[in-house]
Amino acid sequence: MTAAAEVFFEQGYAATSIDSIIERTGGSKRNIYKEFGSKAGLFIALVSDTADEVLDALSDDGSRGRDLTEQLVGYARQLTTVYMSARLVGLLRVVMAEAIRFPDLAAAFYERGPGRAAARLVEILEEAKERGEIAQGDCQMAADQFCGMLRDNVHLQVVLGLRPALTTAEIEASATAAVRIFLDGIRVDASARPEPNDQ
Amino acid sequence: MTAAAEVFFEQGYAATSIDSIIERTGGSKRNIYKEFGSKAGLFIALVSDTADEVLDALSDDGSRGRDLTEQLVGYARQLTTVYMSARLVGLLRVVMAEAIRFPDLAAAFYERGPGRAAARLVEILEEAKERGEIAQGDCQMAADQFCGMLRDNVHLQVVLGLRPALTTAEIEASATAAVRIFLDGIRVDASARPEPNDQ
DNA sequence: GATTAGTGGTACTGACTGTTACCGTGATTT
DNA sequence: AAATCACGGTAACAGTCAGTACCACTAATC
Repeated sequence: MTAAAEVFFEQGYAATSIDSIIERTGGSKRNIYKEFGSKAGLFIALVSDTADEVLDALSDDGSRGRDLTEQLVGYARQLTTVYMSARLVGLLRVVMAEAIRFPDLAAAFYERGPGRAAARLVEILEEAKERGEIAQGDCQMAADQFCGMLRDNVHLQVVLGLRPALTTAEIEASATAAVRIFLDGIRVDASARPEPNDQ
Repeated sequence: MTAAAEVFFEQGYAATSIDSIIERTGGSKRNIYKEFGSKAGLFIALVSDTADEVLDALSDDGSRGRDLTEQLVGYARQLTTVYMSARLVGLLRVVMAEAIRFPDLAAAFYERGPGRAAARLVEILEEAKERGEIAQGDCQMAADQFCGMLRDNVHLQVVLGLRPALTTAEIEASATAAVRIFLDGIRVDASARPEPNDQ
């Protein structure tokens, strides 16, 4: 149940008691232990399920656009939306916190989530590179850094609970700005400055 | 003592017992409670001290370079070095995990750390904008996203314990690549493609 | 040398928690 | 209708832990 996962996400693994989960979800200890075996098993199952559910939304899309800009904006829009969702914020918090105690969980989370998303982006970039649209260079590193742009300081503030998640309009603005920088940079080349583009 | 902070960073707040801290640091409960009052007080003091210590290294530098590229590379190099340090990785983990329980700590961490670093970067960008070197646009957003590039997927893997921290050489490569993308983008402009630059 | 202050260590208490066992109830099956 | 099963709720057990109190020792002060 997703409600059980919320308790772990809010309070953390160690601070969450089985009783507090039952308070929120109903059911009995008997069946929790029958199905999951232990608190750790319950935690792993809940995190894995949530991760599957949330992260599968990452690997659907991104390539629907016609040209590279549209592809990347679509990709950034979707990735940012997922990163801003309450589910993923909680997941990120708890997986980071318990990465040492549950290394397998951390690895599974990364591979199914950010890793797979970056791999998809690498494909997009490799194709663009073959078409000659982007410069030669390390596509993996560029993809990783682009993903980082989407987990920017604003996202960090959301994860730290310092500000509410971005609205769709804000996500759109952030995604287009990120793609713009990623593709063209912010520098005004002195040799080719046709007009100051302010959009 | 920095050793006490390590215990919190490794195990998390709830999973760390006062006894386990004393095991590592020596001393007695008596004096811990005399000085810090409670476990939460100890935690806040340790995290605050560590944050001050580590994050002050963020706001020193960055503007030593002569031109914008050098400034940004220096900034990125230093920020990435700090972000990759074991101290900051542990700090990040525990602050994220306990952001709900200790919101003041999360706010203080952000403002003294990523917030201040981004503010410094905004200054650099605003100056460059006045000089006409970079395009008109939201410098705050650009700075936030640039900081995100430095907390890229590789950094996430480090935080999740999936790979060791970057070496200085790798940091250098990552920093220069990030600045290159940030300033000029990865696109090869079809109208001005003198030669494919592969470096 | 005696006294006092401060420290490390240990024991204790009360509360909490993971885990197991037990009891009562309602539904399903034969 | 009887019996079996599945489930929720409660209790019990064992271990841990925050926080307090106490004891022994050392060092400094008078």
